[in-house]
Amino acid sequence: MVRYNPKAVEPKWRAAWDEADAFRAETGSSRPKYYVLEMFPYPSGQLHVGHARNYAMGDVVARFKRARGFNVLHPMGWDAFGLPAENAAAERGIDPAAWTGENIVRMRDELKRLGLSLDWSRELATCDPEYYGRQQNWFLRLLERGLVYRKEGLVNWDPVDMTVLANEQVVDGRGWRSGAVVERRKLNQWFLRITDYAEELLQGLETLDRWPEKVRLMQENWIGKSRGLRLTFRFAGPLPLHHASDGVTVYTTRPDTLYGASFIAVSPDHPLATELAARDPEVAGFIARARQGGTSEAEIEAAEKLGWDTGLRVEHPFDSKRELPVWIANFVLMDYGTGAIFGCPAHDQRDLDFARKYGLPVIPVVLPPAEDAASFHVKQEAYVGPGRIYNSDFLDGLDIESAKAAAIARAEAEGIGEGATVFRLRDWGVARQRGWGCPVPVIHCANCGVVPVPVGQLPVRLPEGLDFSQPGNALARHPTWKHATCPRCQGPAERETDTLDTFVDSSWYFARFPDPHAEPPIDKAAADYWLPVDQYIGGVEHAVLHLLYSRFVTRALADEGLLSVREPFAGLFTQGMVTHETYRRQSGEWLEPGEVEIRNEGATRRAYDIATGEPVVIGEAEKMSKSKRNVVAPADIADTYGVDAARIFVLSDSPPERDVQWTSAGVEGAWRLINRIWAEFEEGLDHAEGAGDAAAGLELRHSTHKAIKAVTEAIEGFRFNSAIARLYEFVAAVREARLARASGDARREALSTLARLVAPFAPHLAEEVWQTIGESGLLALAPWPVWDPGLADDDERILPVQINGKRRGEVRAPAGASAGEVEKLVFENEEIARRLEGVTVRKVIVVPDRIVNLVVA
RNA sequence: GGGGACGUGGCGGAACCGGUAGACGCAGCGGACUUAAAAUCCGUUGGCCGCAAGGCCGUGAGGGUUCGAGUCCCUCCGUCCCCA
Repeated sequence: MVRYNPKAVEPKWRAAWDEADAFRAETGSSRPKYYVLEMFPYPSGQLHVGHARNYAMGDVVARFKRARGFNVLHPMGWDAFGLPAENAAAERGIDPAAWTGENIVRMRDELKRLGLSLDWSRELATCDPEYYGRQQNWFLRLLERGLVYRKEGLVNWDPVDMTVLANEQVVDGRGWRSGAVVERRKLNQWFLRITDYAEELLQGLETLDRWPEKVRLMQENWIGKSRGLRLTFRFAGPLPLHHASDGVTVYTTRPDTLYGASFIAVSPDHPLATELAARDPEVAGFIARARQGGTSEAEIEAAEKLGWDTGLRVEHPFDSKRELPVWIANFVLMDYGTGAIFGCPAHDQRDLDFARKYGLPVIPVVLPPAEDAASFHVKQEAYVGPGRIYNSDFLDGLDIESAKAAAIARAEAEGIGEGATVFRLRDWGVARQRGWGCPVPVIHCANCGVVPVPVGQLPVRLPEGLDFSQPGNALARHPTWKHATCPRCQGPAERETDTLDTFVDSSWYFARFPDPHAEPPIDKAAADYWLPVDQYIGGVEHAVLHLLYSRFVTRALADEGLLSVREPFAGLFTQGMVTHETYRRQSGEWLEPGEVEIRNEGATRRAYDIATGEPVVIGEAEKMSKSKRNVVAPADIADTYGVDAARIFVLSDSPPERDVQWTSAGVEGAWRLINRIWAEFEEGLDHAEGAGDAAAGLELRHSTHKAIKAVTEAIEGFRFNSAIARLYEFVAAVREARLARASGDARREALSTLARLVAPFAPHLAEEVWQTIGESGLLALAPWPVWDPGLADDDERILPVQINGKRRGEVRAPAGASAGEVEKLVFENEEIARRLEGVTVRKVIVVPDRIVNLVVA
C-alpha cells in the first residue's frame, strides 16, 4: 500500500481550488450570507503556528458554513503599518515599504500553503494608498462632523527616541526601546471623540450575546461609567488669583464621605497649578518633577505620591467654618473628572497614602458594621467597605448609597454642585510622530489655520526615500514633502507630519472587504449585504483596544452614512495561544526544538542536545518567543507531515479558547489519523460491494449518522477538539466495519461521509480521498452530510440503575420509554431484584432515556 | 486592593440542561509481525482490596442543597487574566 504523500497531494488540490476559483464570495447572492474573519496579521515576514491555529479555526468555520449552503465571505489582509518596519529600516537602511512588501509576499505564500479557503481577490494592505487614502477620506468627514479634533494633550514622551509612546510601550516608566525615563508632555494631538459614544458603546455590549462574557466585562470596566457629584469648594477669604474662578471644582464618586475631607488636590496640569507655576518657579519645578513617569493610571498609581501645598485654602461646602488646604498632587489626573479631587484619607487608599506622607488629618466617616464609633480607627489601610455614615452631620446614620443621594441633593439645592455621570473612557489620541503610517490629511496655514486636504487631492501619499537612520519622525525630516500650498488661500503652507495610530487602520478593514476596490471608503450596498461580521476570531489581547475602537468607528461611520450596522462583529471568539516547551543547556543557552532530541526513558522524558549529546533542561511550555528560541514554524511541519496534520493538531489537543502546547508527539498523532483515514480509502470498496454483512452494515450506518450529528454540533459549538475526537472514533468504526465485511452500500455511505466530515480540518486529504471513491466535483463545494435522526439516535437505551445514588446495574429500554415502562423493566430485572431483597423501596426516580435511581431504606 | 476565569488519571483534555466521571489523543506496560529495528496492528492502563466475582475510594480542601453534584451555593487554598 502506498503511504499518504502530502507533498504531492496538497499542492495539487490547492491548484485545483485556484483553478475553480472555489472560494470567491459573491456579493448579493440569494443564499444566506456568512462573513467569517480572523484578525488580520502584521506582516512580520514569518508565519508562526499561532497564526496557523487562528486561521485554521476560521477556515473550519468557513468550509463548514460553505458546505451548509451559506454564501461565505472569508477574506485576508495585512495590518501593514507600524514600528517594526521603521526599526528594520533604521537597522538595515532599507525602505519600510519594500521591507513590508517582501514580508507580505513571503507570508502570503506561507498562508496559501495552509490551504485556507480564502477569497484572495479581496486582499488588502493598510499601507496601500488605495486603502489609507480611503481612511483619510473618512477621517476628514469625521473632522467635518466634529468627531476629530485637536487639543493639547498629555502624552508619554521618550526624550531619546524623540517620539510619543503609547501607554503599552512604557514599561516601568521607561521607553520600551530606548530605556529612557519617559516624561509626560503636553503636545498638540489629534483625537477621535470616542467619549461621545461612551454610553452607546456601553449599552451595545448587552446586545452582543455571541461575545465572550469576559470581553464584554473588560470593555464595560474600560468604559468605566460612574455616577457622582461635581462640586465647587469656594476659596476661603478674598480671591487669590486673577483668572481663576471663585473656587476649585472637584468630581467625586463618594459624596457620602464629604465630611471626611481633609484636603483638596489638583492635577499638576490643572489651570490653577499652571497659574501658580507661572509666578512661582518653585511650583514650576515641582510640576516638572510630578510629570515624570508614564501617563497610564497604573503607573501613576504605582509612582510615589508627590504633593505641593499651595498655601491656598477653601471652605468645606457643608460647613463654612472648616477650611481645607489646596495641594498639587501627582496622582490626580487632569483627564478624569475635573482634574481636582477632595481627599478623604479614611476611605480612599491613595488619599490615605498621601495624607500619611504629608501629615494631613484622617477623619473616618463610614463605620464598618461590626465596629464601634469610639474605638474604630483607620491605620495603614483605608476602609472602603459598607457601613453607616457618622461624624457627618445631616448624613449621620445613613447607608452609603442613601448618603450619596442626600449629599448630591443638598449640593444641588444650595447651587454648589450637581450630580454627574463620568466615564473613565478618554478620547482616543490617534496622532503618532512616525513616518510609516497613514498621513493625517491636513495642511497648516499661517493665515487659514488647519485646512483639510481637498478630497480630490487624496490620497496624501507617503513620500519615497524617507530617512529612518535617526530617531524621531522621518516624515517631518523629509526635505520637501511637507511644503504645500494652502488649499484655501493658495499661500505657502505646511503639511501635517503626524500619522495615524495603526489601531485606526485596523478599526474599519472589515468594512472594506465587502468591496476592497470601491471608490468611496465603503461601498454601502456591499457592506449592507455582508456586515456585520458573523464570526470574528482573534486573540483576547485585543479585548479592549482593537475591539472597542472598531465598535466606535463603526458607529461614527454609520452616523456619517457610510454604513448601516452599528455593531461590527455579531460573534466573537477569542482563541488561545500556541505554546512550546523551552530547552536550555546547563550553561543557560536556549536551544531550538530542532536542536534537541527527546527520549522517553521509561516513564520519564529526557532531552539531549543533538550536536553535543549533553543533557538539556526541559522548561515549562511558554508562549513562543524568539528570545527563548521555542518557536515552531508551520513550514517545517508542512515539510514533514503536511499542513493537514498541523491543522488537525493545533485544533485537536485543547479547546480552542485555551492555549495549546505544541508537541512533536501531538503532530505525530494527527499524522497517524491522516494515515488511518487514507488507509481506509485505499482499502476502498474492493470487496463486498453491494453484498456483505447486513448487521455490520446497519451498525456502520448508525456510527455514520452519529458521527455526522456529533461533528456538526461540535463545530457549531466551537468545540473543534471534540469534533476531531469524534472523527477518531468514526475512523475506528469504519475500520471495524471493513473487517466485519459490512455491506458495500453502508461502507460507501460511511466513506463519503468521512471525507466530508474531515474536510474542514484536513481539506487536502479530504479532497484526495473524495476523488479516490469516485465522487465528482470538488469536495470543497460539496454539501455537508445530513444525519437521519432514526439512525443517529439509538432505538434502545441502556439506563443505569442506581440504588441510593450508587450504580448497581442497568436495564435496556426502548428509546422514549415512559417512566412506568422503565420502572416495570427495573423490577423485572433479576440483578436488581436480588439487591432489593430485604429492603423497602421508598421512591423511584426515572429520568426517561437517562437514568433510574431507587431510594431504599 | 477590586473584578473575572480556572483547578478532573503520568500528560493534553471529554462529560453541552444536575443523571454511567475519565470520551479522544499522548505517554506507559504487555503482545503480534520482523533476523532486528522503525512503521503498523492487537490488548491493557485512576487508586486501593481481591485468584476471581466483586467491593471501597476518587473531579484542589472543607461544608451545604438534592433521589442524584465535576457541574449549583458558601468558606478556604492554588494558578492564570484584566483593572488598579
